[in-house]
Amino acid sequence: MTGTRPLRADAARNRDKLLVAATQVFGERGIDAPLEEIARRAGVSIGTLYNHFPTRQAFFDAIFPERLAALDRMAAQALADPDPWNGFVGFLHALFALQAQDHGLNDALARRFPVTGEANDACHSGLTQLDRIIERAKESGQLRDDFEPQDLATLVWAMSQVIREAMEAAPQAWRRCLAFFLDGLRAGAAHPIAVPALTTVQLAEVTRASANRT
Amino acid sequence: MTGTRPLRADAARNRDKLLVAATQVFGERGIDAPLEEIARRAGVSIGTLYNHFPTRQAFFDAIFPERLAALDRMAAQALADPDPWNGFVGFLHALFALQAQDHGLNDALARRFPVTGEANDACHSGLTQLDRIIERAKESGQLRDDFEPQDLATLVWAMSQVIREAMEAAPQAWRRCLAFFLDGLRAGAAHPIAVPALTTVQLAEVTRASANRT
DNA sequence: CATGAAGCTGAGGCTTCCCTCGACTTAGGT
DNA sequence: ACCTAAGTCGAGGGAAGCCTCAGCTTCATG
Repeated sequence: MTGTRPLRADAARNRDKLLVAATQVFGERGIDAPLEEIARRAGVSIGTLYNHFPTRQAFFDAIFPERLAALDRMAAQALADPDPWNGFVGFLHALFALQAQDHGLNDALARRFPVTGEANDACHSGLTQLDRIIERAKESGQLRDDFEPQDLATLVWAMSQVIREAMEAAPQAWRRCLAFFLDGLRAGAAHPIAVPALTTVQLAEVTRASANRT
Repeated sequence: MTGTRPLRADAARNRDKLLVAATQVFGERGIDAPLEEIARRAGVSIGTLYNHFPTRQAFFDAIFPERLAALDRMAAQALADPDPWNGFVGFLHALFALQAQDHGLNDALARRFPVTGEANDACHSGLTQLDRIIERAKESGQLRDDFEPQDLATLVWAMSQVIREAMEAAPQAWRRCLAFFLDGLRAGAAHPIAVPALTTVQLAEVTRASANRT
């Protein structure tokens, strides 16, 4: 399986240049940035780009896992916090700060949260821990009881748009929006909600629909 | 100024067919739907489409004002409610329900809120009343004091993405997300927020940037 | 340093959408 | 009935992206 020959030196160099360029370009222009711009910025022809990364998804698989691995660390940190609410809030701040730094990641999470493909593996343990973070915050009586892990998906969608719109003119705006939202998540603030959380099936459907739209 | 000759009968008919088709197509496929699809669905050539509506914006100017005029009515209703909080919440529900019915309107508000162009006039009084709705809810001690009218813009951005993503699989999902948010807007739930609201200048910048992106 | 495999190149075909313009058709007045 | 201004048509040129492939360059191994 892993019987792939090692890359020739120049090819390895080009691959690296492409990854650097792709990270920049997706970061600046979002997930739909033209591949030709990546090739141009890497100083490489479009053909070479396709040699190394036959599809757009191939780039994502090479770039995002590294980014998302940070979520694992953030999740661990959150669980280590003696104050479960603090941990929960800290995790969310870290997550959205990550999105705010990178148009591409922001797009990716907006459209494909929960994450699919290679990237899934990268942050899988982070997301599993997430359930625990939420559970812990509920048990401590700080997070409202009717908040479900699936509700985090809608929060990610919501914040992604605030981040996208305000990124240039007011890069901190999302923090204020999140603060309002978080105040609504405190146990003390809770009022009954008629609409149930998304089922995991619905969530999967949304993700699939979103991916097709791409 | 209004010295434009009345349209010939067949031309008027075509214009109507185009408006009907445009309303449908933008509603289903969003604000970036291909104009050629509109022409096709109207049973009219692309040339005729451009005769009547030389730009995409011309369609918006013809379609959205009518829609947004509903906001006026909604705002009046909100102000008439004896319970200011109820009025405020009712207005928001009506606004987002409107967005949830129409991909095009949802896109338009997500990218250009506050609204620009002709559409501005249509809902101008609605938006002026909005300040009053917020003011009233604050005075009654139900809406938290630090909520500013500009914060509504970020809420619209946020909800627009939730609506867009979940529209097919869970058309009601936005209601749950909004409920969490609203619980955070109640005076009793308020915790101090470090980040100030957007200035009106920033808001204008965002809108301009968004429009350029189109 | 010769040679074959590995890799690079970019012109060009394809698609989708935009928008224009000259040739045609028709409504509606006389 | 006829005429003409008003309106319609759709081929086609243009831009932006995607992706391929035949021919060329370069690495690295003996």
